[in-house]
Amino acid sequence: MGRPPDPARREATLARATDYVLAHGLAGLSLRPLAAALGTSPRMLLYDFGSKQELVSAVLAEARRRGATRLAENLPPEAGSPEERLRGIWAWISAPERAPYVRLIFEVHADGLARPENYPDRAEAITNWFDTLGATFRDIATTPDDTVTPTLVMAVIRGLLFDLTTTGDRHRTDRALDRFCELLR
Amino acid sequence: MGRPPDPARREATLARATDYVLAHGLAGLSLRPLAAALGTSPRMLLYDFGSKQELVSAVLAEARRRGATRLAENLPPEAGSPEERLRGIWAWISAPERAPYVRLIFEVHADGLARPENYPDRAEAITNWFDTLGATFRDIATTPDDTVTPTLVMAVIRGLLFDLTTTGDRHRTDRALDRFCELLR
DNA sequence: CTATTATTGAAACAGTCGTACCATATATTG
DNA sequence: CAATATATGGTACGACTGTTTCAATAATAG
Repeated sequence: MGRPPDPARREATLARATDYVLAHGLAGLSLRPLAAALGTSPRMLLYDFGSKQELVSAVLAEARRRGATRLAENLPPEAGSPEERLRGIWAWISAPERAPYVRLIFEVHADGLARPENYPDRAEAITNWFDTLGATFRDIATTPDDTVTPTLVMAVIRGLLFDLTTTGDRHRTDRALDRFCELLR
Repeated sequence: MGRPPDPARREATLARATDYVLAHGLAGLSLRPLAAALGTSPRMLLYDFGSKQELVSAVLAEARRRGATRLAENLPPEAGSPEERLRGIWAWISAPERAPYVRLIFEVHADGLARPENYPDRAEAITNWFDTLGATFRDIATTPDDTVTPTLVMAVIRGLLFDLTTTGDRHRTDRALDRFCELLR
């Protein structure tokens, strides 16, 4: 007896809260403006998520989920040479449409350096990428369980993203990726 | 006539505030705890620096100055092969003693993505590194004004620092740098 | 209907934040 | 000494924070 719970509301709120965080960033996130933008109240956010920290965790998990889905959609591992695949990854991740995700990645990383206790599984996100990239670049790996090649590829991508988001110099960063591709041959 | 100003106080405060920021990070920086740790008061911090934002700018400038000095001290550009120099840079910047600086770099970068208006010269920091690294790797540059090689080298270093600070896996990141050195030959 | 459970609004609490105001102390010059 | 400029302490303001408390509403079951 009694009124039945509505689990769909929490999910809908989570989806729209993730949109909001991607648009506005994590740094200055505050419950009242978030609730106002979502047409709800801080009261309801806490009712559904328990605390701000848990809400943030849920949002980050959702953002990760979305990113992984988009990546999987746009990167069929069987297409073309390793070089073409690397260029494809770079073109995709460095596109302006991915800027909100890229910013969130760097924001979470920086926040994790300041407050590691909030990110008990921060190494896991890296490991997940390796599984994907390890498979994508299996043919240039030196051994079947080579983690060094994906580490280097990821480092180049993240380092160039750092540069691009700081300087906005797309031409120079694109050419640096060209240079890396040449080295890989 | 009148009591003479004491410019040394501001400098001493700036030096110790920089120590504090390097130790505690930029993210949650607050005037009251900072002043307490420095044995002064928020009142005096604002008296000397005008506003928190100006204090932060001064601290970041000081931290940059220190980093540049340390880098110049530890990296004579004339020593050894390019590969040895790259390994030297990596060994130096990835050492645990540099962790506060590395964290600050990533914190400032992330903050700049969220609030670009606070960092009118954010591209400049990158450019400065290029002057240093461009000189350090002049012999592997393709042309005298080659900016692509330093861009790639810096990207690898920053990308591996991102990885190392997230996973703490020094062995894997070290080996990824080895791999990059092989590619450069 | 009543009982029960979920949902939601309004307000307040306890704290932090950067900063401004006002008075006072201190050190110097004439 | 008085006059003057710098250096400080104390305090409070207004805005914000996450969270809690209290009450009211809504929807279902019996």
